[in-house]
Amino acid sequence: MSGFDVGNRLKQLRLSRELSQRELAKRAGVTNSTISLIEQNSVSPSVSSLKKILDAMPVSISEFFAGESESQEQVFYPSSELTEIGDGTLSWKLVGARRPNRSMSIIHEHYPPGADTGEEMLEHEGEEGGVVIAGAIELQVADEVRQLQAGDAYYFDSRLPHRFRNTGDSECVIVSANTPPSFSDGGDEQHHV
Amino acid sequence: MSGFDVGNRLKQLRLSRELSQRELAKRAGVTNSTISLIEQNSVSPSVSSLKKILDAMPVSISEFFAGESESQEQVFYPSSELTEIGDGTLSWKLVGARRPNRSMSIIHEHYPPGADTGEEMLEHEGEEGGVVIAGAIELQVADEVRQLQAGDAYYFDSRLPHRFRNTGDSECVIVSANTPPSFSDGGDEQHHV
DNA sequence: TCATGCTGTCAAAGATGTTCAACAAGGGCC
DNA sequence: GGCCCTTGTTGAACATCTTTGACAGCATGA
Repeated sequence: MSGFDVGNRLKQLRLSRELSQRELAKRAGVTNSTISLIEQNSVSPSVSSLKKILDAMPVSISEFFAGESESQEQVFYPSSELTEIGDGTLSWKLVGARRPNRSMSIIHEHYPPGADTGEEMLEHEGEEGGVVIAGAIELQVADEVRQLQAGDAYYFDSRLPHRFRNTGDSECVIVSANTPPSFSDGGDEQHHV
Repeated sequence: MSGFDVGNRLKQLRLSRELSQRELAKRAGVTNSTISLIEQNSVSPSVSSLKKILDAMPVSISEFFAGESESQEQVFYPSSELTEIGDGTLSWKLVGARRPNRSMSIIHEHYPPGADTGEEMLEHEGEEGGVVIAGAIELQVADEVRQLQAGDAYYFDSRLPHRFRNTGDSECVIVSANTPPSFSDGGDEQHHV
């Protein structure tokens, strides 16, 4: 039901750090029994306990739950197999779109002169970052606006309102990554960026 | 102590979906009281309860714990402010290195002819993907080897053994992303890729 | 062989999380 | 006003998680 094996995941992380249950327990401020029971999946730990334990390794909770699913996935993507999402002007090529199990989406973005993600600022869950490869782009995040050239980069919390705009007169190329993936679900085509 | 406000995070997600405590509880198979108490941080829910609740929205647990920390972070990175990690031959420019709170690291990689991540295959936690910008690279993942050209891309589970090698005679440029970040901690300089 | 120190497991007692059922506050409507 | 429906909160009972303290297994070394 849970779909995620908390016990084995914890054990694997603990062993990879060569810690005993008692040693980890001591660092985490819990008892060895707690760790034993959790590793056997005899109990479902409280978030606070789990956090204490992970902090002692240290492993972030989100890291702990990353890899929430497993399967044979495509690894290599010839440019012809990238999934293109365009709205007439700008073009986004997704590396392995519609794969909900991934923790990131990677996008090869092409903004022709004048391209703009829109006056209404984008806001959504997650984080995103990227590197400008060619041309230049005007990026606004919250109330800060900057002009980024080839070689420059950015990284921000996607909950901050943001907007991309090519105000120059040559195409701008960016490679970006988002987590969690914005375009992974086959359903709606919301223009998260 | 916890450093992460489970209650408010849950409330925020619930409200953004315009669900009442009772409605969410019903879908999740728990009671409204549970949700009320969690949102007030009166209790630290068990992982199983939290998972039931998140599944009902739906939100993955890793998504839930993604912005695990908040603070004013640098957004814009002029190329001069990228952190370069090199070993003489290959060069990796990190976008905002040493920021443990991030869920991804983004790297502008330059492989001169002959550059190689080494005969001993790389293996580590997480996922990684990228796009080849210029030149060509030989990428091996598990027992599959491919030659990727400019415009091609890749994505794989970093636990699979992997190796990058520039077998051509021109520099290869890649923009890649990793999650969780491989180079975020100020401590050791392990060559995760 | 016996002692020592480590490992992981487990039963019972104690602490914490969850449910049930009741309650007050607010809005809409007659 | 009165009624009805919704909302979120809370006390007491119940279920679950955590600790305490013990145990067996397996090394190392006297």
